Amino acid sequence: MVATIHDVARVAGVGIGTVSRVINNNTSVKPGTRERVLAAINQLNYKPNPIARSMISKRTNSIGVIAPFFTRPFFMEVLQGVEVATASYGKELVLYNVRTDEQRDHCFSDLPMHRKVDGVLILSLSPDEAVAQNFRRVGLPVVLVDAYSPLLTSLVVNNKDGAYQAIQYLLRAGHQRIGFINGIIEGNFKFNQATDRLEGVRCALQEAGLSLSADLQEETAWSRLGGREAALRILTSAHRPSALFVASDIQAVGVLEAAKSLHIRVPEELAIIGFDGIEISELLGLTTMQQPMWQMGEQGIHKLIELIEDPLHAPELIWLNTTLIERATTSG
Amino acid sequence: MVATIHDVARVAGVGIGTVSRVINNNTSVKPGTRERVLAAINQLNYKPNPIARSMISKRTNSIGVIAPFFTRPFFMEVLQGVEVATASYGKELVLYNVRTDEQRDHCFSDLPMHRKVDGVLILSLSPDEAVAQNFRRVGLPVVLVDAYSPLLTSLVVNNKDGAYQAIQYLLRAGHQRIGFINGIIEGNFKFNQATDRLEGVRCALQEAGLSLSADLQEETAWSRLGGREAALRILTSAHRPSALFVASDIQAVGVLEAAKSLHIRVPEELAIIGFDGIEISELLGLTTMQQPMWQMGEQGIHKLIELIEDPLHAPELIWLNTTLIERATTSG
DNA sequence: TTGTACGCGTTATCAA
DNA sequence: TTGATAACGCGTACAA
Repeated sequence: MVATIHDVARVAGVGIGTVSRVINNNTSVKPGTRERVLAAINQLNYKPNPIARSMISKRTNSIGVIAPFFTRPFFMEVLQGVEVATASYGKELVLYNVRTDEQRDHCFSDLPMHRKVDGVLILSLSPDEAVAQNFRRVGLPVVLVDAYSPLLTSLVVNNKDGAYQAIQYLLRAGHQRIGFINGIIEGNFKFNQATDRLEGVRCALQEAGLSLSADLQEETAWSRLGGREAALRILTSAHRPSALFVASDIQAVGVLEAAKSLHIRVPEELAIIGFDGIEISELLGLTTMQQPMWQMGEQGIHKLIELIEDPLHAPELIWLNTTLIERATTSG
Repeated sequence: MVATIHDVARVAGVGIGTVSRVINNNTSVKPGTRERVLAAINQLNYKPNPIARSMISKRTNSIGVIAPFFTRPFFMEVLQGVEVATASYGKELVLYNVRTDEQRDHCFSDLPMHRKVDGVLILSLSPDEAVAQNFRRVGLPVVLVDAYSPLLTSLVVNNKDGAYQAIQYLLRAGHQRIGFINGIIEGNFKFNQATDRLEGVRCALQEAGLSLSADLQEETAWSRLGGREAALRILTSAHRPSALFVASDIQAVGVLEAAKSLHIRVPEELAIIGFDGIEISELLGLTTMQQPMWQMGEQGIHKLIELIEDPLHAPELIWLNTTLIERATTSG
């Protein structure tokens, strides 16, 4: 069997209170007895039972990450930052992947009840007001990354500005006919990636005296297939664009495939800009609007730890910016 | 505050024992009282405290995954299978990423002590005999995936055969001068990916009356850069090969880059076969020896659950096979 | 400075 | 069928 605090106390010839004090190097313990206790701990290879500990302390020393489809490249890259930061605090990482609304609601309602985790990082999922309220009510620290709630600390990327900059770049390169492939607009939250990117596109075009005509615009699944199909429609229309801005790199990969199958040369006949900056974009030489994914994860955890230390801290709204990475699918 | 079993008992006018019986629908409880208890549970929105539960039951309802650099594409794809299977059993997933030998040893020695997880899945890391012995001694269920120990249930891929098949394929396509870029051989375990793949290569060449000369062989980092540098050396040698077999897709991506920079046409002047079958290989049209990654994760969890149900079950050795996926970097 | 006793929220045992 | 009570392993007042 594995040693308990009682065994240590017995071997060291002290009370369990003293052992506990040594472990948590709390208040003063006479050097001599401390030595004896330490020796006993070593001899028995004693490790405090974390379960029993959290029973008292209400701390689990682990943090939870809720993400939809965390296996998508975007989340994976955020997760890297999350993992490194979490490990740096010596905390464990519990993954909650949600693939359905039901799983999401389950997470949102059950997790706060009994602390299996000390705090939660939520990726790309904006809880509604009731849920956010509940998090605050029970005092569970929560940080939103790539999502927004007025009641919770949120790290958001300036999607509108990112899209705006991408279009401006294309305009400056002389493009007049610019298409836009967006992802599906889900939910009706204030912070919505697709809506914001669309707004940025509209804004930039409008400033240039242009507008986004229906035949140059598609809203499709956030996937390679979605991107390919949308691109096939746009690129086979009567008067095809000379440039496409695509709301995600994954979709942009599909666009590249479509262009190839239609024998449209990139970037000579078609410039392409993606969004996200996932690893694949580099391999394919895709020009993209890069999100600071690693930083989103890392900073999210830092904020979460702050919140765990000080649960009453007021929610913050933190904006992060995107950066255009010029590669082979645009000609500068 | 959040309700406890005592609150429920009080509201329902019964003892806590009865409430516990209702929760675990154990033995007979009179329908009438069961109703009352259920009503109280509902009214108070009571959920049993998982921490207190595992205090008694010694079960945490969560499983741990130990992986080196889990953000590498290979692990990510295994992790997808792991995640789905874990969720299907209603268990939580705790991630232990190890980047250093120190972290690995820490995991191996601490995790077994006090069950923060009911079982552990270890990816691509072969614990030595003492560690494996210790896992068994304390009765912690462990499954190895892409790793091997005679003392632990192991799911291993037939690396030797995979490499053998790849070379055979190239030989059948008429290649006489075949190069091999391997990954670094780490550790000195019985199951070693790099060693086994090298052996498969040697075996196939030998059967064809050929051998692997030094100028056609490189051992380099499991990375894009490693692959690129190795390829540059091999492809600029006096008598360059007409085909390259590469021990991982990641490295093969580097090989593609090298070929491009040297203006060597693929597959006309150089055939390339990778290993792994990660998503990028599909995007780049890379012919590769596909590992059943998803299945490795999924089946690993199934085996682990079996072991958790029956901890004394003898260790099994399960072989998985690879499949050649023909794409654009070979010409059939 | 140190030991004892109590409580954390459950499950399990044992009378009743 | 049910209720009281003893664990589970630890932290911590409180008393010594």
